[in-house]
Amino acid sequence: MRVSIKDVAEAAGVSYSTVSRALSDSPLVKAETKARVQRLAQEMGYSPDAIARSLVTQKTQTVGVVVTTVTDPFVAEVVEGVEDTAQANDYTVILASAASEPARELAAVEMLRTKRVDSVIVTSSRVGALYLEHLERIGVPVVLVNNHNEQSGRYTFSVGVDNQHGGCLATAHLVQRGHRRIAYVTGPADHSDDAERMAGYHQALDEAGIPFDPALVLRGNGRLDGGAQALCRLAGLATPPTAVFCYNDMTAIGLISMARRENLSVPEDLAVVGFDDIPLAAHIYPPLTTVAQPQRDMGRQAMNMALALMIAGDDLTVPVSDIVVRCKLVVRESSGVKITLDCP
Amino acid sequence: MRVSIKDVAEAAGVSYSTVSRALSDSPLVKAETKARVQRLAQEMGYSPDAIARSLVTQKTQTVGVVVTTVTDPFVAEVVEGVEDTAQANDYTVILASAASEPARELAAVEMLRTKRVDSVIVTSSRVGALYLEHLERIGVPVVLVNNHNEQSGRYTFSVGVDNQHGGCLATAHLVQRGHRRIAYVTGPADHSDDAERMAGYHQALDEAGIPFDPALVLRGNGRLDGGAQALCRLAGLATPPTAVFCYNDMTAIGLISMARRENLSVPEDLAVVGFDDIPLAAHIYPPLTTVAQPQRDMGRQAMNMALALMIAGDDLTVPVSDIVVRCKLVVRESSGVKITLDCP
DNA sequence: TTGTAAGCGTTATCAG
DNA sequence: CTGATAACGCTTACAA
Repeated sequence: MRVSIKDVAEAAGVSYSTVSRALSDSPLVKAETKARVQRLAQEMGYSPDAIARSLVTQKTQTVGVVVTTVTDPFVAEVVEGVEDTAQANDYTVILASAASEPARELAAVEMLRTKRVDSVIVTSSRVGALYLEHLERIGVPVVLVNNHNEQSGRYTFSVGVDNQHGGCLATAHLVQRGHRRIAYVTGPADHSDDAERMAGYHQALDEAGIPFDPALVLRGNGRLDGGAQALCRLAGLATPPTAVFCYNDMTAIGLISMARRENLSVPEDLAVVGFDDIPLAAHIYPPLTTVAQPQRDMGRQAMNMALALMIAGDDLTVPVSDIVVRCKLVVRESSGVKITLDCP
Repeated sequence: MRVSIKDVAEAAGVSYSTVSRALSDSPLVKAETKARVQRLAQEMGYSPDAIARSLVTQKTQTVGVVVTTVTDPFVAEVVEGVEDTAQANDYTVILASAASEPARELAAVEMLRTKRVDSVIVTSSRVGALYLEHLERIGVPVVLVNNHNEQSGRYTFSVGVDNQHGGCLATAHLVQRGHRRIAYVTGPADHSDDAERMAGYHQALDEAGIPFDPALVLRGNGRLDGGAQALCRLAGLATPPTAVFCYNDMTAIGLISMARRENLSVPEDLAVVGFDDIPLAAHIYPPLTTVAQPQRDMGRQAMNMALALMIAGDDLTVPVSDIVVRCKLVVRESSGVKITLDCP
């Protein structure tokens, strides 16, 4: 049997409310008894029961994190950032992967509701289109990461980069390097960040006076295989592009890998730009030019925002607003720029 | 205010125990009332409170997953596997990253205990050396992934590959390709899997009659930067190796990337073999020869084992034993074998 | 088939 | 400063 607060009370010869106070270091208890109780609890191997505590406090000190998959390095970094600051603030993370399957995503949200999480953080999914109302119904603050927050609700906020700006940066870079036929490989369907990045692509083309060619937009899925398949389709085009901007780094890496098999060299035959700047981006060959997002920091900020919202509670006067973090272009060799570096 | 079982009871004009039964689809309640109650609960937006439920059932339907970092693709895959089968069995995952810091790892375990998880799964950390006893004290089944399980305790089991065999496979492959000076780059300190892989390295050298040279063992950390640094040290050696076996793929990728900066070509100047076969391994350049572990499946098996242990409870007659899954060498170009493939 | 009541381990509100 | 006692929302004997 587990030792409860009652057992400690008995052993210490005090009432269990005193034990409760002593353990929560309440000033309402004599220093001496406090010390004795604490020592005793320690000795007896007492461990507080968060379940029981939550039932009365109506707080679980828990946040739910919904992701498509932790297998995507971008997501992993964000989750790590969330976990990091959650831990530092005595919160616990419940992880739910939804594998981009609407049904699982819905189920995950329902489960988080049942588990009474104090807040929910959602990373790049099509939540907006799909189940924002479900989320809001659970009645706790929701923070969206890289998800457009249309109806900035009473409790729903977002942190993300300016995706359109990023997409524009990437595409303009390729334009500047002399490319005219530039392709875009999309991410998974219905993700708002994908739409925004593509809008940036459009914008850059417009600004350069390059007509938009729908044949140059290829559907990917945000994963390696999506990029690889896109390359095959690209390579089969009558007049293939000389450059390609990819929804994210994983797509770009898959695409580059397949290009090699197809005997296309990057960047000579095809310049490639990604998005995210996952840690690996600098380490593949050729090193990937990409739009960097401060992934881990975004996770931290999301958690901090959740924290702020939870503290604010029903107090609507607390000012919280969506956070837009800076993204920037990181130029490496995949877009044609040669770089040499020495061993540090 | 949230709608509770009592509210539904009132609305339905029945006692709340009846509602409880109806919602858990108990056969002890008339079909008609059951249907009515369920519909009503639905309409009123009732959502069961897992906290309250757990308090009485003494089960949380939750597993704690302790990792070094989800940022390592190997770990991410394992976690995904765990999450996957957890979800399929109505369990929820609490994630705790410990960043290889003993203090955080300890804190994580304590937190999982407080949160009353029904089981704990630990992925590649130095748990064995560090706090196995802490884990056992929490009194729930523990499953170790790729962690040597010395004192296969009453409740502690493991799933993993035969690391020594894998290390041997990798090294023997390099020997077979004619290498005599083969280096090993270690993982983080005190990880049992690292020690075992290195033992395999030793074994293969022995079997080939190659004397072991301690100068060829370099300390890494299981991450990109560790591999990169190792390369720099290797390159500085009087007689550098012609091949290197790395603790894991991330190390290998970091090392290869730095080799390129140093104008060493892989595999011509230096053959490289990794361990894990993370999804990216096939997509980098040169494609990485590595020892493949069925990562996601290992996660699934770990969760299934936890499930079995939880069901077994105190029934010691249920036979559970450590699981060793097969690992195999996947030969790609980084160790010198040219491969050509077409677009599928 | 349904209702009553006890209890899960805490915190919190009163009195003393 | 300390001790009863009432919740918290639910499951589950035990009665009816």
